[in-house]
Amino acid sequence: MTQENQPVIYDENQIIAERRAKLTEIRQTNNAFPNTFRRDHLTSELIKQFNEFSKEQLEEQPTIVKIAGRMVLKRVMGKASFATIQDMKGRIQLYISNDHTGEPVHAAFKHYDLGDILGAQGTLFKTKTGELSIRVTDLQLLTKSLRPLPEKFHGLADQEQKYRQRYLDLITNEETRKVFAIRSKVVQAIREFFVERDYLEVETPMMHSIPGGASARPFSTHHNALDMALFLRIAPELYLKRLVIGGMEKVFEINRNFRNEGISTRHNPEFTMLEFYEAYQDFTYLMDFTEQMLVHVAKQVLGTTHITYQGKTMDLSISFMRLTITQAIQKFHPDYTTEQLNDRDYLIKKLQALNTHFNPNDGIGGLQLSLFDETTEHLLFEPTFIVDYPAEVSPLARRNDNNPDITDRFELYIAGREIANGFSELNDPEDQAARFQEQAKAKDAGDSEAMHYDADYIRALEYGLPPTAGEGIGIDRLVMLLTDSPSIRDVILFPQLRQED
RNA sequence: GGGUCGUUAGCUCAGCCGGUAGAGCAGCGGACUUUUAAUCCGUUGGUCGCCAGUUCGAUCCUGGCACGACCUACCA
Repeated sequence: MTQENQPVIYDENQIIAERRAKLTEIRQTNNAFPNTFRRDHLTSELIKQFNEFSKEQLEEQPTIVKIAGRMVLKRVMGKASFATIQDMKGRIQLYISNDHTGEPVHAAFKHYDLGDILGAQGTLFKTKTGELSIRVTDLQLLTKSLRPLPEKFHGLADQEQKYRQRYLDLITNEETRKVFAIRSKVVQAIREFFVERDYLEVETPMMHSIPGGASARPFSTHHNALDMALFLRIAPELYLKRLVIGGMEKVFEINRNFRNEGISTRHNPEFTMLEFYEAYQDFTYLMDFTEQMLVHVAKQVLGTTHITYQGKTMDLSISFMRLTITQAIQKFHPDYTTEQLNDRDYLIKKLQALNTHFNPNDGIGGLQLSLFDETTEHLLFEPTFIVDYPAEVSPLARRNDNNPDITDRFELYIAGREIANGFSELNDPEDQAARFQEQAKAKDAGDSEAMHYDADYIRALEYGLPPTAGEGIGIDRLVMLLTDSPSIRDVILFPQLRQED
């Protein structure tokens, strides 16, 4: 904080210097930052309520209103002026004239700048073009804006600045405001969906002493008083299942996960995950449940299940396809024969030829998955559940009753991206202990994303986890889909960026 | 990590095949009592991302660096 009432001289441009001079002048006669003005209406509510009224109706029954907001447009014309005020709901036009405010108020207004926060009182009327406006009788500067806004017509174009100075993006870009309004509604609709179904919303730790629940590298930190290493969580899964063991048979959590990995248009180091668990259900139930939830969310938020994403359309209300990994590969690449896809040597040769990353020690299932990731995942535009994930890459999922090499697990792909991952939970503590041991071995062998052995979780399982189904849904990616956003940064208010300077 | 492109006034952008820069918006001054990105007249404002090199001379050419966007690879 700088000393009060001591204008600080910065090395800054002329526009800021002029605005600062205006502020200094205001300080000399008034409280420059008053907090006594109270509005009684929001702009778009006024328009909703009064736009249907005729010019004459408004004159016959004068309605006095008080609004406040940021001045985003200004048109001065001698003895009368217009200004457009923007608040959280929209915009409305002010008409300021010597006749109604007196000359001094209008004169002061002429020196107000775009970006200033104003409070206005006046009477609703319609201009000769029929625009609902406020004939101002009282006008107050509530907050002086010292920095000029981005160009009023083009707005903020620089992507970096949009992310770094999101407030400017929000002031100038209606689309951005809409995206985050939709994001809020998406989360709201999801909550409703779970609460209606008797789920309990919970919050589990963000700081884990053993990072678990996913295969990813964690951020690490240190607790001074306890002198212990802590990790920002990569997933809440193991804690949520402890709660199911504790008798919370239907739980969900919407919260942040942190993964110390690459940043891209689809990845932010912290991202929002919905995870939910329901006892006495399995993964097939989850697939139906997910379809219903997405339909609910789309209808609540967009009013339709027809989605356009990057120029292509889909309908979320149509039953989603369900394919095994090899079926999906063959659907898009019919030239692969079933024999080839079950031939280790063939798969390894093919993956090498594709120049892709894979683990040559994987079994058939792991190799098939690598081939799927490389050749098919990005082509799954229509919502598709991929099932039959190999046990070796699913250390927390229940084995299939007929084939112990695969698990009762699915991933949901929409628009070429993984949106959800769900499975029947592994509730056999001895099998879980063995899987952790395998993971620990892989970790020792250099796999930085392999899971740790979590003895407390095994102890919890030994008390008995009821048969349970659980799923995670990437909220950011879902919002990308529902807002037609090409980058995850467009749906996160303050995405991770490199440090400035 | 690799590739492509970018960085010029507060903002949106031109421009210069090497002679140190322009427009619109915003600002300032003036005209204008129903404008709609108001209009009209005048006007202020720039270390052309940073550092080297080549050159008589670099915003422009070369090299390096920084930052960013997009694509690509790994992770959701």
